[in-house]
Amino acid sequence: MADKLLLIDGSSLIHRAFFALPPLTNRKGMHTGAVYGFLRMFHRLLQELRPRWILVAFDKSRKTFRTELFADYKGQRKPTPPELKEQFPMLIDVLHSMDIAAVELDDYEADDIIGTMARRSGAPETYIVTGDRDQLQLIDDTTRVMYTKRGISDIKLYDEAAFAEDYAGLKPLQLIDLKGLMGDASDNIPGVKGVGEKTALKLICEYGSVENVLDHIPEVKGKALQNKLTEHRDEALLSKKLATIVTDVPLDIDLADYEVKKVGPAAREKMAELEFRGFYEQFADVLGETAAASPDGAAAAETAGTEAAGDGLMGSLFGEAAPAAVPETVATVADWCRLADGIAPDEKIWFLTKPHGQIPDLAFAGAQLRSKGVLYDLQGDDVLHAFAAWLAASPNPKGTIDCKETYRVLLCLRRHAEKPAGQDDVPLIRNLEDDLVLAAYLEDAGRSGYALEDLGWHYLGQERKADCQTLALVADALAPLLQEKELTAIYRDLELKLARVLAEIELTGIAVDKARLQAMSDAMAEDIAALEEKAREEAGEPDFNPNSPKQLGLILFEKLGLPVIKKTKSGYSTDVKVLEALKGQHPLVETVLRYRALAKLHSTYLEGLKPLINPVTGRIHTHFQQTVAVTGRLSSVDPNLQNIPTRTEEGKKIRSLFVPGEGYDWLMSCDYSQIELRILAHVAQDPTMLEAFRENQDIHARTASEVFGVPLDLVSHEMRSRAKAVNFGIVYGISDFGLSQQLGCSRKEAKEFIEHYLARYQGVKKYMEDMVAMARSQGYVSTLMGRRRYLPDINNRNFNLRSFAERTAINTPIQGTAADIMKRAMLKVDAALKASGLASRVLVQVHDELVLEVKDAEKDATAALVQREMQNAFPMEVPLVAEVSFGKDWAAAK
DNA sequence: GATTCTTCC
DNA sequence: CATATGGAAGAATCT
Repeated sequence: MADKLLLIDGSSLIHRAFFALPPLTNRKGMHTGAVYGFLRMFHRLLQELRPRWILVAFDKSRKTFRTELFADYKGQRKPTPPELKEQFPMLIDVLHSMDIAAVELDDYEADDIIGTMARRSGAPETYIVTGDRDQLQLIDDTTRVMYTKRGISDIKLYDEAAFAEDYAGLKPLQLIDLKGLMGDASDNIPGVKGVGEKTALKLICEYGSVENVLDHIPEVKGKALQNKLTEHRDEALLSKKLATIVTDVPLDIDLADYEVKKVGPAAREKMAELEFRGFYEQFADVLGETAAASPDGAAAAETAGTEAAGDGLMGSLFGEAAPAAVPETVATVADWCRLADGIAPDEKIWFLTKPHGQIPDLAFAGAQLRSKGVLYDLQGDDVLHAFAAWLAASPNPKGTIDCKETYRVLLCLRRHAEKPAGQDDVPLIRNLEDDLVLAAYLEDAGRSGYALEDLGWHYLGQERKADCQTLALVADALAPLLQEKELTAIYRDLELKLARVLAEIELTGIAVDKARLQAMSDAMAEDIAALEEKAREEAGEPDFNPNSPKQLGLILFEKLGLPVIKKTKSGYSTDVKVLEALKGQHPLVETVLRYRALAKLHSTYLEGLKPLINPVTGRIHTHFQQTVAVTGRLSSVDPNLQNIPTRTEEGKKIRSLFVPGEGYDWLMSCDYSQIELRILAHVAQDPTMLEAFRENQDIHARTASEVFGVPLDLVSHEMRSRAKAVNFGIVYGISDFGLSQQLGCSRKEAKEFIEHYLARYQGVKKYMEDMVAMARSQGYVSTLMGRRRYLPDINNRNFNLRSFAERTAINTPIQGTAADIMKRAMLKVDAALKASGLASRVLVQVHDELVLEVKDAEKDATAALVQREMQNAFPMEVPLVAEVSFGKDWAAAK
């Protein structure tokens, strides 16, 4: 492997670290969080890249040659907070203590130092780490940029190809031309006013550079655009200059001066001063250690092995000794074996797995183990494997924070390993007893976050201790609460078990036809561009952006004088309902409707999906969130596979991009028929509704027959669809007003409708009243399986809040029970599939539907199995019905 | 980061 | 007197 030069934008990284981490202080009250975050990141980079040379660049002051050129450059930036400012010298000290070059230069920014090194050092391979997109311009065939997308751990590695993909095929250096036109709000670079990202990209793609664009203004499409370019010519050229990184600053570029060295006593002392426990050892492990720095005891322990309790690694971790005294690093397999041996078999072990991006890519995956006040990283695949083996084998009770993440890493390891037969039966984590996130979610699903920080604060308040102790203390606080609320069963037998099933589903992913997706996207992009142009003409506004509700509102209601139908907080509403009502009054209305429909599909479901196709698997691996929806439902993100279009023709085309993967022939969908209304019949014990379901009648038709007082066979289409709206409305706790909107009838009519309904379904009426009463008296409602939802607003004096709580009281037991049933069904389907030896596997859950991929020979067996398990997931007084269908793609399997 | 609009069950 | 159907995620714009 070629020797690497690592260039770090110190200013950028420490900023990111500062805002990404909670404000830590050491005992002297110095803020150290940003330095800590920087070093954590730095350590990881050292491990990942093993660079031979390193330089960390900093901005020296606000004043640079750029502010000379343009006084307002970065003018809008807020001053650096003092808590961060004081950490700069601290960081530079630490870097010096490790003999790492930390460089700042008068008149130049960190960018320019990095640029100069990148271009002139002569290193065979250069890596730049920064949170500043400008530096992407430095990419070339030997230089890559690791861009910190969010916080400090979410990194995207850019080489020329990755850059081209994100920037419509441009060369990295053309970034400065792009900035020249579009400017940069974060640096206060003006660009050409009125030219945004899209226009700039178009122009640079076509003309190559700012200068060339300016030379060809008359050829550019659009009079308005031409004017803008002519008018802001100078700003464009200035902006380009501001955005250009200088590559010849006065700097020592001799690589020999940036060579990475072993760490020694100076670094040890500095880390101790800042109270970064165990950090020095971690750096020593990756950089090596000068002989003098290693205290005798530690050196001896390392070579001799540490058997005796009370000293060495084991003793330090689990004996009485303070964590600060831990002398060794744990980043070796041998240490982990010793660690595992040394734990008392009944001692509970808490650990967590860092979330990571691309599922099958373990490059950045790491497990951490927290115990007795110390947090240890486990890095390197063999360590991870040793850890995984230990998790599967050790009898110790275990606890996690977000076990789904851990399960996914473990599953990934197991899938990549040469696996002995029958390994699937071995649990991934033996005796997993607790997961803090799931426990806290069940205790109160209304919470916004489940980070350890939040949980500690909530359950321990002032008493909270160091992070690691917080884990066990929070668990101790939660256990009696779950007991008392009788949530233990749903916790251990439903959610905790489901997490593993979900991890498997996520790791499996679903295949997409990438070529067709691309083709569809390109075709739709053309249609959209045409509609956009048409909309501009119809509006008579060359700058009109149909994506902007604000602009659209002005044009429709002020310029064209169309009647205002609805208002939003800040102006005119332009949603579909409004536009539908305005149809025919102006051609623009229909153009915008059509534009919106296509733009939504294109941006969300075509372009949005593209980057989420995993390049290794060719599949989409969504993440099912188990602790987000208050009712107990799952949700799906990155991408959301639970709202893939289905209604319109174009929507179906998008759904058809999801196909069976290699080795499979069919997608199979199995969905519950009317599960919410069946649950309503059951919980309300409504005789009429129970009868309808027991006799497997068409429930909406039956409702129509009841409400309109006509025999079942005389129910018209119209009557049925109205009844359907009421059925749904009842489940949601509808009002007469809401129903009248839905049906397009008068409020009085809707009111009568509801009265008729409740007269025929008296059980339902009583159920609704009971749920509200129950919420009032006990403060919460629950599902059939005991999941709770608290409704603090049920007695609120604010009508809105109170009404909302009342509707929730009616809806949650129904929606939540449906969610519980589906979760049980997923466990049963998973177990039955594994027992059956079928290759079929679940790919997606969409609330009342499971999607599987199935081999041709296994169609019937799979259909029967899944249907059976779903229908038998939970016994009720009405049958649960699940319907199966197959297709060559997801649209066809419906 | 909030707001508006659209997608799903 | 005003209010006005449950649960989600995501893209784009604007502040």
